[in-house]
Amino acid sequence: MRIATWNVNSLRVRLPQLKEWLAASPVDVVGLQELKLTDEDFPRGEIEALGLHATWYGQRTYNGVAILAREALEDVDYGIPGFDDPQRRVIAATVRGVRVVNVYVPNGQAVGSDKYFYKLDWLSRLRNHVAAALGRHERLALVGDFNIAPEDRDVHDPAKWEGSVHVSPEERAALGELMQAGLADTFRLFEQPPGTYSWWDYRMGAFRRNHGLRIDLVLASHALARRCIGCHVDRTPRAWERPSDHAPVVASFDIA
DNA sequence: ATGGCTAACATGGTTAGA
Repeated sequence: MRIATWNVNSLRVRLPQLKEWLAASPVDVVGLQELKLTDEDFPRGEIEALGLHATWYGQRTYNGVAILAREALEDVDYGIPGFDDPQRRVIAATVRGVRVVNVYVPNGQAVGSDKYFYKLDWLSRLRNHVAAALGRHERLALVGDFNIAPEDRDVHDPAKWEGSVHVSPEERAALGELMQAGLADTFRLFEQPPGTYSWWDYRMGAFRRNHGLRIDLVLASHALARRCIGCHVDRTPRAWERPSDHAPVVASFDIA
């Protein structure tokens, strides 16, 4: 079973690339972030024409998340229960017995800003929600755009980024709390090429120079992580014309 | 010292991303 995550940065713009990528890289489940469209505008027909099931939670202009899967999606949840967040950033569903929680973590803008404190509060609420979900689901995958580079080796130039949003100690601690609820970073279960990132700025030829961050993750509950047989970043679509600034990340699991 | 690019909304210039 292959579980993927991809921040598409506008599903309207990226739908042709999503189709092309899925045709070349069939996955069982993919969590999408930054749809940037309303629920009415979700391209349901085109997704279903690919033979995929889908559930989505969108809004105008910003944010928006979806889960696509080859098999039926069960027990869909929208948002974080008990958190009346106007920003649509979380969607969850069960596919073939695996609980998939797909998130678009707030950017945080700048350390100390209102958006930064919203990000930290948001992560704390996510942590409580995921801890509860882990109690109900032995096999759980938490996937998405976390907007946090877990370690310095996930940053192309750690000295330049030190203390900035995406790498600040508070953000990394919040991610650590999330992991301590019972999750493993599937990417780090395997030997990986140094300098593997999942996001590159559109500016300054950042992709060409591999100036990136690894901020898109597939986290797995320990029971699921034990079945993980690989995880990689697929840089291919980032090199296409008019790309998303994020690349998809795919984890493979040896489960029936 | 800061922008560089892209997308949405709107239709010129702002907001936001990371």
